[in-house]
Amino acid sequence: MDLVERQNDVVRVRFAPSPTGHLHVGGARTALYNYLYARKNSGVFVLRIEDTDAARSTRESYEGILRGLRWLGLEWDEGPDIDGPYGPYVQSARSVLYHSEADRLLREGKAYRCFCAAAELDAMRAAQEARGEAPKYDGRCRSLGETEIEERLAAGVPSVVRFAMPRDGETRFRDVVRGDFSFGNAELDDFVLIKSDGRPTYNYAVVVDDAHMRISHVIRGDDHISNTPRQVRLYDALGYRLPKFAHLPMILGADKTRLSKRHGATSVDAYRDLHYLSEAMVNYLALLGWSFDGKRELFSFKALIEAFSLKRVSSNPAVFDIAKMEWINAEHFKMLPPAEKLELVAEALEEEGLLPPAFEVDLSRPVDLKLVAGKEPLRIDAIDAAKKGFARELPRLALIIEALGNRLKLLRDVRELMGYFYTDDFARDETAVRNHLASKEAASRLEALARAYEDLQYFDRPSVEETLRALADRLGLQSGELIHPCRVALTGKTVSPDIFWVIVLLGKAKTVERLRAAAANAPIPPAAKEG
RNA sequence: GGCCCCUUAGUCUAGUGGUUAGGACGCUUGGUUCUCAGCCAAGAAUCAGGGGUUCGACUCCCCUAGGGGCUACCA
Repeated sequence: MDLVERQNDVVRVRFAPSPTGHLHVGGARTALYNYLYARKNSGVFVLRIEDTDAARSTRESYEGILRGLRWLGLEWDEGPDIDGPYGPYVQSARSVLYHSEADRLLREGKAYRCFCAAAELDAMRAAQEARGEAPKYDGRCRSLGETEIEERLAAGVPSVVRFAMPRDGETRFRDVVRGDFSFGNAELDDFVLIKSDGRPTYNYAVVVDDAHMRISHVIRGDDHISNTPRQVRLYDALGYRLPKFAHLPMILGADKTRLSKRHGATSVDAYRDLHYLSEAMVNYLALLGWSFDGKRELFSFKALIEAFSLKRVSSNPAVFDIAKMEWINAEHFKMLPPAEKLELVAEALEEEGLLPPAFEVDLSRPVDLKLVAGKEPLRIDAIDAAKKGFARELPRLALIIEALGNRLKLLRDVRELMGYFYTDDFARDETAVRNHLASKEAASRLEALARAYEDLQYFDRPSVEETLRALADRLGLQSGELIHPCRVALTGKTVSPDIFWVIVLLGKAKTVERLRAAAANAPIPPAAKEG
């Protein structure tokens, strides 16, 4: 069969998941490429649910897949919940079509009824394998006589409809990303079209639906390459025009085997729950098998649509690399508008139970609001009404985020990175406590610092810094010798943002309280537990 | 077993007969600094192996190896 050019037609692509599990990254990547191709070419993106496997299809899976696609921003134009001219978009609702088309094939002698029982088929395959032959249906029911068929049907013998595959010749097709293919028809057997329960098989339903839904480009995983010749024969037998095919390379795990649960999180839901940005996930997924020019890697969703092309899809399988995805996520996070970042962080903190804060800090006078200068003004009032409960905290949170700067790359790290701003029950690094706080000197220095801060009238950054440096001077210390224990006392860690901002944002009362507490607990006996 | 696909650093990739084989993540080192992150600079690391074709192969052909897929009344 020849490739039929259809360049005058509208681009119509589809993502056709079977609702038998969560939306995994491979499926999401396939959906994404379809979506990008459609948007790039002013086409239509169709979502079709392939639920012909009654035993494995579930409602939860169906809903989860839709949720995942929406989260990623892959909105479909026609689908189970958005009617279009070629619906319905759920296969279980299209059985009349599958049967009428099968009847047509039966009438034309391009398909036939097969009454072979499962046991008979098993025996046949076993015999073939014993003889060293490739196991495939031998077509024994193909020559059944008219009356014999009628008799068995009347007797209620279960049957399936099989495709009458040409015995010789070859089937060719062209793939947009891999070029030309040619399969010998002798390799293909008379596969089942309609199962004995009346449902269509995948290879059959996919062709009938793609044709009837006017799909112009079939973009899917390359695990379907071997199925394609069967489908091409079906298109031919049914008299449909052939769509263009584009087979995408598989996504593998670190050990180069097909990505699966044992490689860690494989569902889109899992990454959403881990607080990855959907736009970052989309960006990373796009790069798994496609490249723009080998140089540019950071794309907004919009830029991706503009840049995407099937021509630049790679043909080799890609290993899913979480480290690279985290980098992309960090880059996207950096570029987020402040107000959006504020909202996302607030959400994450809320989920962690850190908002509203366990203690309040009065920043009305002492804080230099110029800290956030240079950016567009934060429209805190625009933030979700649900967060009004801690609206008072939002200005301080904005400053904390600003102080954290690039240290905050992943939303899931909020507790680790800013927990001490919100609760006294923050994690203490035992080693740090031992190294920086467990000594008489540390105790007296921290007590001195606490006293100095207590007397400070304006608790703003310049005063706070000047006070500490002056004290270090007076004690004959490098300022670092005061800063390090101070940092551990206030945050429980040896790493934090600029210490003076930490002090200011913690507020005078909290700072003094923690410095005193640290001084009182030091020196800690060697075997002591953390605070 | 049969048929099919894939093979550039640890990973994602650029490359389309003549390049010092480019970029990115990660990694290492140095600089900035109160730590870390960031930023800046530098660095290590790649054409699976073997045959051809050619004046010349990462690029073309063949074989081998490795990985993957299909071979269901799963999709």
